[in-house]
Amino acid sequence: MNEVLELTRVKECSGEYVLAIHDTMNVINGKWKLPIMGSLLYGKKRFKELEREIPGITPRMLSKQLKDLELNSIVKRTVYNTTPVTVEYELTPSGKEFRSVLDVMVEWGMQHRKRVLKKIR
Amino acid sequence: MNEVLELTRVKECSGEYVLAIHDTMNVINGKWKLPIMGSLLYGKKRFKELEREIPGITPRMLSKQLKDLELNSIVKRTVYNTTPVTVEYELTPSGKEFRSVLDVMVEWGMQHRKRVLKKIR
DNA sequence: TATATCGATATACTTTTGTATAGTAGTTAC
DNA sequence: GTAACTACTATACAAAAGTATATCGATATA
Repeated sequence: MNEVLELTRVKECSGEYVLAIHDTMNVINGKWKLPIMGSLLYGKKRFKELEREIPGITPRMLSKQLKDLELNSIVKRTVYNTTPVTVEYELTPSGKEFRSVLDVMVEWGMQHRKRVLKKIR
Repeated sequence: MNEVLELTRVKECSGEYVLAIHDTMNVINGKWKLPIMGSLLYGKKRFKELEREIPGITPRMLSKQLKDLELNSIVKRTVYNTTPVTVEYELTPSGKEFRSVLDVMVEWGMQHRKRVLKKIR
């Protein structure tokens, strides 16, 4: 096989990978995105519900991060014209699928913890 | 089944999960840890090699992040008493295992990108 | 009339993270 | 002797992220 072509393919491939990882990082960066997504995994939530469920978050941060998540198509915001307005946040299909990432993060985190504790004892 | 006990178990469980995710986040936070780990996936590297391979990183950041990764048992630092000293960095078993997290991050990132593009077109 | 709720936004501030630039001690090559 | 390489460290600064606190208009409740 042509080695130059092969190298090009590898480079393109790793380029795509880097992009994909970058996208994923963008979704989870900062202190509050994962707690918000974690809370929304259990169903739709309103602003104040999220504020109450996520200890320590300020409305400013909640608002900011929700906007960010909406921009990245992770969260869908729906406004109902009740009085006063009701606003509901829910995960998009992409947001729900993110669970698979969380799952391996949990698995790796627990394995890592085990390995580190083994060495210390 | 006792509902109170069940609730306790669920809470403990989700507590462990949150801890594990927190640990995982600690490994990848900041701008440079993933590029460093990515570079080390292909084998041991010396300080200057990493500096050359990771575009834009300053020696200060490289040094800092390597120390962080070493503290978290992701990277192992070995000093050889040659003249001048040679220092080699490599991934620990935990560090190598982190590939599984990267893999789903890549997969999710690519799927997410597809879903988003579909909507725009 | 007073107070509380909802879904935020405004302003000011602190902390964390990252950048820019220079310098160190020891060694090797020209 | 001077320039370059290795593996860093020091200092100063800029930018990003997060916190604290107050406020908004509209409505519902006591």
